[in-house]
Amino acid sequence: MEYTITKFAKLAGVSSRTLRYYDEIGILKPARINSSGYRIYGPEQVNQLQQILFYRELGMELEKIRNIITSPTFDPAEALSEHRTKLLAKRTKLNKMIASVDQSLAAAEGRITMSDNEKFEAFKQKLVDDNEEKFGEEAREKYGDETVDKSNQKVLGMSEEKYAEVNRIEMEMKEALSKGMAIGDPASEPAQKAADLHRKWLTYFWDKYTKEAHAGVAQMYVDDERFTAYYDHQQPGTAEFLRDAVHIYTGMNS
Amino acid sequence: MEYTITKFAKLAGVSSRTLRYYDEIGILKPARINSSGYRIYGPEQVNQLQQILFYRELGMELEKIRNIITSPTFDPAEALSEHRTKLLAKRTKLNKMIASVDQSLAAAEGRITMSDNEKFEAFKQKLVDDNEEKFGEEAREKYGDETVDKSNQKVLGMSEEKYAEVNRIEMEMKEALSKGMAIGDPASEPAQKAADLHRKWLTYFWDKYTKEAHAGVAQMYVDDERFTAYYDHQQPGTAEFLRDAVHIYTGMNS
DNA sequence: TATACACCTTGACGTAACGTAAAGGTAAAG
DNA sequence: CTTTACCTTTACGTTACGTCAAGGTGTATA
Repeated sequence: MEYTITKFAKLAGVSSRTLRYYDEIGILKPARINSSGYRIYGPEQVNQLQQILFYRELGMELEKIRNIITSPTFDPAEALSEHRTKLLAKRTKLNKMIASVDQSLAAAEGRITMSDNEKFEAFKQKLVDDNEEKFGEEAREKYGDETVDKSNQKVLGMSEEKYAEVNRIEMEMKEALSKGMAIGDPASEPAQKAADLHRKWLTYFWDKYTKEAHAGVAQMYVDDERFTAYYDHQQPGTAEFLRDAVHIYTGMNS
Repeated sequence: MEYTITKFAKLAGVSSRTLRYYDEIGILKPARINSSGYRIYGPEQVNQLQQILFYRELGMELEKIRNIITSPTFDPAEALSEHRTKLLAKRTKLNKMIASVDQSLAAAEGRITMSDNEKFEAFKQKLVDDNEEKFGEEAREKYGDETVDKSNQKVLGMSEEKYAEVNRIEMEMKEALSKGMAIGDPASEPAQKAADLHRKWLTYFWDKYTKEAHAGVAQMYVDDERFTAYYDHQQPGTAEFLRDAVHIYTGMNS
């Protein structure tokens, strides 16, 4: 079972150049060199190449692959785990890029009016940034790429009238919320009305509504200080109160 | 408002080498060259560099950026949309890599017994492959990265006893299902028992159960011919019947 | 005014993992 | 013996710069 370089390459589905390169960088040496200087590969090389290709498939650099397969003290699991972290970071970066592309596509296609209302622009910018930078990673983990992508697109595609509606609803919600807080009971009618308005408000950004996600967001208002600060601006404890109201509203308080 | 190269670079947050390179490849020429051969940049260059950096942030190649910003006939929206497709493809590829890494990590950490039961291995392999290749992209879009990642890990971490349980439950489900089909009513007791067993079966793969997702999977059995073929193997119409039963079971049939 | 020091120039090598010639030796077939 | 197929090494091209190196320029200070 000995092969010259092209036979070996075809067997493994790589190019002969690749094999010469692997020889050059010392990651895969041929079994021997014959009298004419030809590289001769054997079954042992078949196995080793399989290994190399396996790690290569995972997007790992040849340098690291060499570490794994040559150094006996090297821990493959650790290397893999480290590699996994890298891949996750890449994915996060890609997600951000995609969100940005969606954003500028929306602008390019004229779905959003390029300014004339700066607040409006800033508002959308902020929403998308929030979506991505602040809790984009977590949200994508929990709700999925499509959900977050669509949410971004929905925001970016929003007209100024819609924007006005959103603003009105948010104001109504805050009003109901402060009434509820005056009563002090998140199960009270104004508090539940606030929770319902909050649901309405969310549907402007979300593609589909679920109680679980609603409750999750409400919890986040408490957990993430940036949101807490936003809601507690007028009155401390508002974020927490809203969360309680929403948890009752969604029935996720048990 | 004229700048020598380093001032301009600092203003824009790039290196002077970058600016020389951009000059070299003709993507951003200085406004003029002074008597000593120094590159002098003006406000026009500031704007153009902003543009370049914007597209660069999106991961676009400088060559394409040049096309966009120099050629007047070039459609930026089309280029962006094409770029978006590329990014999505990259993300899919990354997702697959991560799944593979998880898989081999499971093997490396000994969570799965390396062989001695070939069927078992093949079974897990198949499940993971299903998860990824068949509807991995869709599932990730719908349920999120974390959900699918965890599902894969759960399968790979499964012991042989668990595997036996899973198999038993699936058989029980199929039995109940055929009884239900004999009756012909997806609301009948055996059919509902099948739906319940199906839920149990799913929890072996899913990190968390929701009615919506359960109903979604059942629908997929009908929509995706590969699954339809699997369920209809014994008796045609089984996939559809199971879907109906699950939709009743989850209350998603209204 | 001499000099130190900051800033500019072009040229060129290095990076990762090969693809792609080019120039020349070898094996097998006709 | 020639053609053809296959092998060898050498070396440039790819992307977007980082990093010297060698040498010219501008300005503040001793």
